Formats: sequence, C-alpha cells, structure tokens
Amino acid sequence: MVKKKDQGAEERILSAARKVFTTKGMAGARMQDIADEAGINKALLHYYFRDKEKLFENIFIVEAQRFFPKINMIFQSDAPLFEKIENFVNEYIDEMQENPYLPWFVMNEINRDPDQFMYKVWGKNNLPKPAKFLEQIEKEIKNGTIKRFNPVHLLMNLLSMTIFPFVARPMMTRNLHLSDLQFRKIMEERRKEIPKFIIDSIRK
Amino acid sequence: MVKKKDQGAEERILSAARKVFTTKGMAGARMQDIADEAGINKALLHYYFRDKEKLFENIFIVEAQRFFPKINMIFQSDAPLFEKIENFVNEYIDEMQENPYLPWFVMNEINRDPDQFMYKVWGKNNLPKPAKFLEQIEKEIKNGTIKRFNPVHLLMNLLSMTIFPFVARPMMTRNLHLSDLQFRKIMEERRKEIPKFIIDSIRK
DNA sequence: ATATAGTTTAACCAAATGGTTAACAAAAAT
DNA sequence: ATTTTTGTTAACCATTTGGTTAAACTATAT
Repeated sequence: MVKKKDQGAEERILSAARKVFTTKGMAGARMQDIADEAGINKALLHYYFRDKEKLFENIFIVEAQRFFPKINMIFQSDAPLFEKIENFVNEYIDEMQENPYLPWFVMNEINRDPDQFMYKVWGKNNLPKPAKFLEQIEKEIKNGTIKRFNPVHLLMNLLSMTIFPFVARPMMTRNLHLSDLQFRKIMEERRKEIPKFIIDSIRK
Repeated sequence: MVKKKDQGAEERILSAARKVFTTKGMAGARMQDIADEAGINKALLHYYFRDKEKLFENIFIVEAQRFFPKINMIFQSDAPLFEKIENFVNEYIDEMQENPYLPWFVMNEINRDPDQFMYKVWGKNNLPKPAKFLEQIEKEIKNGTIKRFNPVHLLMNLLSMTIFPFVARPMMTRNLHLSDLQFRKIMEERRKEIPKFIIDSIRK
C-alpha cells in the first residue's frame, strides 16, 4: 500500500492499475490489489471506473489506439527505406521509454484473443498493412542497393530487435544485471545501433 | 470439447492444459476449460494431477528445466563466436518448432515473478551467465575480426531475432497473413537467415 | 461369477473475487 | 448556516472457481 496524498484518487488508481495489470495480466489482477496499491478502498475503484473491464480499457486500449496508427503511418509513408527504419525505431523507443508497460500488455492481449484485440485497436477497416514496406524492400533489392533475401525476414528482424528488449525487460535486466537507468541508457543507444546494425547487414 | 478417444486421458489432459495455459495464462486458465478441452470431467484432472499448480508445473517447469540449461551450455562452450551464434539459433528454433508454447509461457512467468521463476528453473546456483559470451565478443573486437560496439547489443539482437517471432506469433501470422505451415517454413529459413544477417553486419 | 484395483462421473463445498449498498465525511453551492 | 453534491468506507452479496466426496463403471485377476 503506497499512499501518495499529493495525487488525486483517480490518478492514483490509474497508476496502481497500470502496475498491477502489467505484472499480473488482466486475469491475474485483483481489484483488491489495485485498491491496496492505490491506498484506497475497493469500492472507490467502482466509483471511478464502473468495473474491471472499464478500468482496463481506460488504461490500455486508449493508449494502444493512439500509438499503433502512428506506427502504421511510418510504414506507409513515402520515406526512403533506411530513413523509414530509423523513424520506426525512434518512434517505438520514444513510446516504450515513456510507456514501458505497453508492449507486454499488447502481447498479452493479442495472445489471449487476437481478433478481438485487433478489432478494438484498429476497428473494422483500418488494419495494419505491412505490404507497402515489403514492396519497398523488394524494390530496393531490384535496384541493387541491398542484398537479395525474403523481405519478411527484414521486417521480422526490425520488429524483433526493437520490441523484444522491452517485452523481455525483466529477463534482460535480471540476467545482465542492469539497473533501470542502465537499461534506459542501453535502449537509447539502440536508437542508432539497430538501424546501423540492419543497414550494415543488408547494404550491398 | 474435442474428444480424442485414441489418446489416453492423461495425455489428453496434458495437451489440453498446454493449450489453455498458453492462451489464457496460468491465472486466466480455468480448470473447467481444460476439462472441457480434454473432453473429461473436472474431477479427473485432480485425479491425475493433484491441483492446478502441479498440472502447470508438470507441463512447463519440467520442460523449461530441460531446455534452458542446454542453451546455457551453448553460450558457455568454447566454440568460436560465429559458430556459437549458429548453434544458439538452431537449438532454439529446434525447440520452438516442437514446443511453440514454451516462449510465451516463459515470458509470462518471468514477468509475473522473476525471482521465483528463475529459482524454479535454475535452482539456487546454476544461473545463466552471459558473461563468457560477452567477453568473447570483446575479444573478437580486439582481434579486429568484427566491428567495435557494445557487446550487449549483439546479445540482445541475437535473442530478439530468434525468440521474438515465436513470442509474437499470433501478431506475425495475423498481420502477414501466414498459415501455420508458412510460419513454420519461414522459421526454418531463419536458421540460416539470422546468423547470416548478424555476421554480415558485424564482420569487418 | 466375484472380488479388486483403477478410472470416471455428478453433486457438493469452501474460499476467493467482482461488484453493490447504505451510511458517513468533506467540500461546494445555496 | 444549511442543503446538496462529491468522495470514501465497512459490511455485505452473488458468482465463480479450485478442489472434494462418494458413488458408479470398467477391466482384470481369482
């Protein structure tokens, strides 16, 4: 129970819920835990957020709806390939540094019910379309600026190297003995390291 | 409810539990769901596996205890750097192809309670030690065979590219419109693609 | 045939958990 | 000063859920 009188109850609830939902998952999270963590009575949760589902959506769905379309726009922009890679990495790391719980939550929800999650975040039509990015890679291969390979691997590698360290953060920090600050610093380094790593690899 | 009379009850329970635990997580999994999925009565679960915890451990902890030390040995072996990278990728993909639930489960458990999970899998002493691998990278940098960079990034990149596609499988298959077979095939490609991608990038 | 051990089920129980209620306190409006 | 609205709590309720029990069914040995 962490009392922080300076913040209002609503804010404290949100921050507590974020913490509990993130570590325990939607199913594992207990309303009582969230109340304790926020230093308030359980009934007050229902006063501010009608029920567990609403509280959950208020935290994550809203943020996911804001964030994902941004990423999608990067992939669909007309920027050159190498620049696009840089933009993606930067935008993603920006978000993860401020919102470290998001990636884990997203993975969790996608895994639980892919269709429902996709629908909630993207709506019926506005689905993520990696096609343009893949075509762009193929074009660069034909132009002879990069090596020949299945474009899907490049996309997977880009996503993996950017997202995974945040998803696997507890494992990373534990096994590499990293403090929060050190982890943060390394992720900052990756803004340049990942594009460099990729471009060094594929450039002819 | 999927009845498969050919298998014995115990086997059906294990396979059902694997499926339910994987998609719902330990907390989200319902004993009733598992029973339904296995096409048997709930009480029979407790007949074969005393309780939920035991059932859970019987599936995953046992497999994790078998798998992780194997990976650890690769990192600590005396093989040359590039060969070690190949070995890791191959061993990991071997495992994931046969055991697609494992990576998600592991991430989930680590996230829930890092210390307890680490203890259960590795015991008190035998912790994973990436130090040797990192030192090996530094040595190669000094030898001038590979470029200069923070070795942690190479380790992160290797882990990310190998593990993430399996962790994020539902997202990958959905957004890239991949069938199970296609996914499997792409993962097979990655046995060669990942080491190639890395070596192309870091070799001087 | 009958006893025995192993397997499976329906019905039940206790604890945990999400959610409600009614009363109380503090702040704002009158 | 008094009423009204907003914020907060303890006690309670209904449902879900993990787990138990006792009975029934099946196969195998005697």
